[in-house]
Amino acid sequence: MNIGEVAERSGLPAKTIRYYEDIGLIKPLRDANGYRAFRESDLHKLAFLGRARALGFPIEDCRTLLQLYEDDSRTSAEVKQIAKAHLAQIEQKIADLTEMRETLGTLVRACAGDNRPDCPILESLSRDPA
Amino acid sequence: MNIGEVAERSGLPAKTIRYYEDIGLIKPLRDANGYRAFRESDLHKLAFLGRARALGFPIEDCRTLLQLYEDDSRTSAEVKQIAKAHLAQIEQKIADLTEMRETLGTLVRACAGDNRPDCPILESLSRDPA
DNA sequence: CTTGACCTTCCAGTGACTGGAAGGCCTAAG
DNA sequence: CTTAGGCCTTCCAGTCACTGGAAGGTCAAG
Repeated sequence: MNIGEVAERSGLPAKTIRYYEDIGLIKPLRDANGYRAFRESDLHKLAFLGRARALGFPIEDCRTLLQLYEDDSRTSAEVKQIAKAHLAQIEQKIADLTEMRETLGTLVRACAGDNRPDCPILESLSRDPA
Repeated sequence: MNIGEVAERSGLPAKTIRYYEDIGLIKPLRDANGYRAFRESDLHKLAFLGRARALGFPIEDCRTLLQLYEDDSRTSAEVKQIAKAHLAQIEQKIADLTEMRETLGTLVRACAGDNRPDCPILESLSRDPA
């Protein structure tokens, strides 16, 4: 398989696949002409990585998860620990964003949005909170 | 005021303040010795920027908001439009993260987290969704 | 005079790609 | 045989908003 087909079948851009090879996540073979020659196992790994990335795991977590996946002597505790830590990060981000949404939503609702200069949004940004 | 005091009073790291000067958000004066000499107005702008950044506005939005703040002929509609667009981004991010949380939460709860290798998390990442 | 806390600039790195240039390879049509 | 196009290759630079660190200048106190 050439990179175009793998990109199509994995849903990842060719650029991303090359990047994943660069950082050692996959090691496709090479044809005589220098083209990458992907095996089904490479495709499977890329799909795995795509799904892990879609769940927001950072690349280094993805690397570890892939290693665990290929390690028969893994324990589910190792996997769960990574996932739990990542879940906590997600929850923290949601909390931060939710607070931003509330503050900003309040300000947006308070702003007339007309052609006058008075604006609660700018007032809030410029006010001294002390 | 030197940068240390401004950092303290604005809550922004000195590095960040230098960076903001680099990209033209502030233009502090200079003392004879080359040290930056901040006016109260610089401090005020930095505090404004800090609050805008805390609401998640990208730097270019912050630049625009600061310009609008200083422009007496602005309209609140201009400000509101920026804020609304950013709010939509925040809401999109929350939606994405919430979906990740649900999927990942389900997987984490399904995983025994013991010393056996069987793991629903890895199974989910490796399964062909077709 | 020295110490230590400031301040300066400049360079490099972060994370995870993404865009683009310059050039090689392969297939099919004219 | 040539040419066109659509692949593929590598390498470099840019994204975003900082952040760390090195190398060196300045200033106030002891």
